[in-house]
Amino acid sequence: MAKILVVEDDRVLRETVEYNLRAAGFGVVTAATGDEGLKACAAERPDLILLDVLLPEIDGFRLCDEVRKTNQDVPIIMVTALGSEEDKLRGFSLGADDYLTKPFSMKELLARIRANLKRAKVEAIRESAVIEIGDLRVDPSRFAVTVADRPVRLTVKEFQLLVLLASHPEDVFDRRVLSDKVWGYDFVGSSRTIDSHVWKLRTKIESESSYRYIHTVVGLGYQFRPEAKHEHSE
Amino acid sequence: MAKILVVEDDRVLRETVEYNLRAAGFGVVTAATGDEGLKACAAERPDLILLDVLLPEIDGFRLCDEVRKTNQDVPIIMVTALGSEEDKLRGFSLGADDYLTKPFSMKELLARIRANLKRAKVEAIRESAVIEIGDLRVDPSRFAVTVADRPVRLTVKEFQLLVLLASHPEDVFDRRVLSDKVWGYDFVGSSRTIDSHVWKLRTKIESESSYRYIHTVVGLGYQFRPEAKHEHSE
DNA sequence: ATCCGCGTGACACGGATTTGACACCTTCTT
DNA sequence: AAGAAGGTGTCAAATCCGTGTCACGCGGAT
Repeated sequence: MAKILVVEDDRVLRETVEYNLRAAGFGVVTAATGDEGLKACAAERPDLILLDVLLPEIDGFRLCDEVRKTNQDVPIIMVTALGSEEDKLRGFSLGADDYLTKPFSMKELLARIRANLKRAKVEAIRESAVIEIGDLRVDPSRFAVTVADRPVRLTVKEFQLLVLLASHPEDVFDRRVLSDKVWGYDFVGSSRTIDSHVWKLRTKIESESSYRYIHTVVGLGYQFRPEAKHEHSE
Repeated sequence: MAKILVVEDDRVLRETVEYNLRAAGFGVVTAATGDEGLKACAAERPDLILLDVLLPEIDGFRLCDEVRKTNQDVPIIMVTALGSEEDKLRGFSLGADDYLTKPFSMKELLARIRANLKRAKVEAIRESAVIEIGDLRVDPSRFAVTVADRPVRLTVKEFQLLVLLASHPEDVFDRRVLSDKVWGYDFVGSSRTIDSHVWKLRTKIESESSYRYIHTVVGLGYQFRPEAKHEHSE
């Protein structure tokens, strides 16, 4: 299930939100200050950030800005006291994805969180541009993949896996992240499912290629990194 | 880059939107009232209009209506306070192309704008160019379709589907996009509806043709790609 | 009233997805 | 260094799901 970072200085509200999110099955990491929030974001790599505007040290806007510098994709929901229209605008222009006004109900909070998580999943795939790496070419809008100019037929899951990996070269994706992004946050299946798809994807794109693209990082997950195939003369 | 007219009375929101649109590379013209908006529309001939529903003098609905009298084609995105479903329907009936609910993120706004501009391009093609691919010929302005020089009778929905698909060969359209474009944004129906129409369209244009045009992309949607029937070269 | 286009549901088929079994490999332990 | 333990590659079999297909009912148009 998705991991959510809650950045909120008010202890009571923070714990209430945490309790409710956990009850709804989410993983929760909390931070009381902007500084902590920024660190937690880097360390925990949450799937979504719930961010209070009014924070000690670094305020929500700056935090939002900082986070966006290193992570373009994570959905951010800003929380503010009621009716501050200017804050709202400022937040949006800095890259928040959604906005929530205090007081809010847990029902609404959960609805917004789910909506934003869902959006993050599909958007990543459909919006991305053509990817060209090595002799591999991926055209998301046409659902087309070629290896050394030869078309390769992929299934939807294989395609989504490939786009996710290839659009973040060098990044290591663990199985949870892969299943969250490709299968959705509510997916519960054996890890063999992912391995199996990765294997099929490999056979399809690497057999005809002079590169190896998908690398296994044992104990962690998979990584996209083009590497010329060559006779191992070690 | 496209020119966008922003009609919005709230100064902060107007300037924020303007700033962000410019940052994204769009040309921007703004208007604070419905009157100004109408004049700006005539004078500047924007490629897209972002229109707040609540405006002094002339409200968004009337403005939308007025604009449509002189300019059938320009995409209009209506903006309203959250959750007013009635407004939404009213907006659509007056010719708005899309609807955005406050508060919205800049990310979402940009996505919608791009989507609508792209769609407008499809429309433009539809208005002007005759599509000739394989033994298929589509004359959008005359509502005429021939296969191997034989006229084919299509219904309106079938025709719209065909024009949409055929004017973007190779592009994969998912069911969501198809229903948005052909049926309208407020359409909520079973996916079988689309399948059913695609099937009928296929039987009509492919039975007499030596090509297969409409391909299924399992798990995603449909794609227009002329392919000679006998040879299976995939 | 009749016709025609549209939307929906039922059914079946085939490909996509998932699972499980086994072999192999990596890392840790002693 | 060697074995243990757990992670991963491999692939076939089983299952699931999406889609093709088409009949039927509704409602607006003629």
